[in-house]
Amino acid sequence: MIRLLLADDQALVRGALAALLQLEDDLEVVAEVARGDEVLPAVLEHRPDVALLDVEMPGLDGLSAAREVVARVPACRVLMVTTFGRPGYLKQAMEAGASGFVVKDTPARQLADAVRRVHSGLRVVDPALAAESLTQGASPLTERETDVLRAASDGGTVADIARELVLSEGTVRNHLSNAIGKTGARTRAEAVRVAVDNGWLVPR
Amino acid sequence: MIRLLLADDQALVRGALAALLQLEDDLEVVAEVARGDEVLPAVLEHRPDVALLDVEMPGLDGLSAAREVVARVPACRVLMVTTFGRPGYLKQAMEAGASGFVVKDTPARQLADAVRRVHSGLRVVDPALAAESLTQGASPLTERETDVLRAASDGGTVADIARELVLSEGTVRNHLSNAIGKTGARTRAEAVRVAVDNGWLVPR
DNA sequence: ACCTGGCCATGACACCTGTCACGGCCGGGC
DNA sequence: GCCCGGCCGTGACAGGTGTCATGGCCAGGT
Repeated sequence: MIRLLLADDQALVRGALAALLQLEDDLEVVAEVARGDEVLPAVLEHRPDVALLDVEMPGLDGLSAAREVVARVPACRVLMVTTFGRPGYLKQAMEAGASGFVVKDTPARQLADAVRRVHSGLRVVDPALAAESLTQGASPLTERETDVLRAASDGGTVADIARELVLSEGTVRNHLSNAIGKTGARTRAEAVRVAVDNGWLVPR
Repeated sequence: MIRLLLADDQALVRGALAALLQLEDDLEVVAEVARGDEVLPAVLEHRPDVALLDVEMPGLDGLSAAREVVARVPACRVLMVTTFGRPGYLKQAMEAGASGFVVKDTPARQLADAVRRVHSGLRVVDPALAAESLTQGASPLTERETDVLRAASDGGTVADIARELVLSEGTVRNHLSNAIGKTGARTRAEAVRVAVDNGWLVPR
């Protein structure tokens, strides 16, 4: 019997996934949580064999939650189940120690198989996404450029960003300019869009 | 036996919802589609009693798909099931002729109830969202302002927008300025964010 | 017929942005 | 040690952006 934990902020999806997985004879959902910061406590309490984590969650994003789980409870495998197939997410998830990565528009029946493979120690990765991730590679943005672009993503002015990150306005403009150049964009908004689409930037 | 159609672009979610609803004795999923433009053909072919539609779908958005179904197959009730609780979506959904509107983070067990209520001719609306929708009201943006803001949402420059909508650059700037004023924003990017959050703008 | 309000356009102006050149600081690798 | 590359800052400049005033056109309501 494989014990599962489900983490997804949408109660309907969470419940539906539970219903889907309960249909399998060898799977058992032992815990459900709605927030990223509830994952580790729930894992510690219920000791599941596999944790299915969404990337986008309130409180704490799924990637950070995965890191926590891998560090504190190595016996629990982590399978990321995400809405968006951003190439960068895959890389970050693997670096975080996740054992698998599936997109939410993969066929439903494959999920149970993925869970079993992960539980048996194998790694599960969406093939199409893996290919894209290899060609696409990692983020070209430096850490600071990412910070600045992230701060710019809610539409604030340069002065706002400078205040938020405690930087000079000139520096902010430079980082933005670099980010714009590296993303091939012509506007900061375009740069944000490109970075988010590639998974170099976690939205919000 | 209530016959259901499911429309959601994420196969995993779609399959999971199907599993969840099949558990009910009086519900039967007769069709599943992944795209908005597949909804009407499937409805015509399978004649479901209730259609569950996601708002965000490729091909055709859920609201337009709802309009199609209501116009062509009045016997089929429409229940919108969406990820985001944007107040504006509710209003648009009701104007499109939908019989219900539930958010994906409502408890899973309520979905079957909502389906039954809708099937019996009642209207189902998320209470919290209804309240917000009433206070929030409709979009303050004119049609043209919405168009321009929408065109601006992918980060293009004023010249790009003018070319795309075949307008003068000055006119574009005026519409943008108006939209910025009405949304209480200080940047076009901020205005886009506000408009999207309130459901005045359909993303992408 | 009149007025209102949305849409389109022009022109002008202050301000913000994106870019470039330049310099300084620091940690890591040959 | 030296050089490289990321990080931070300054200053300056062309061009884009947001705002305002002004005016014409047209549909709908009184």
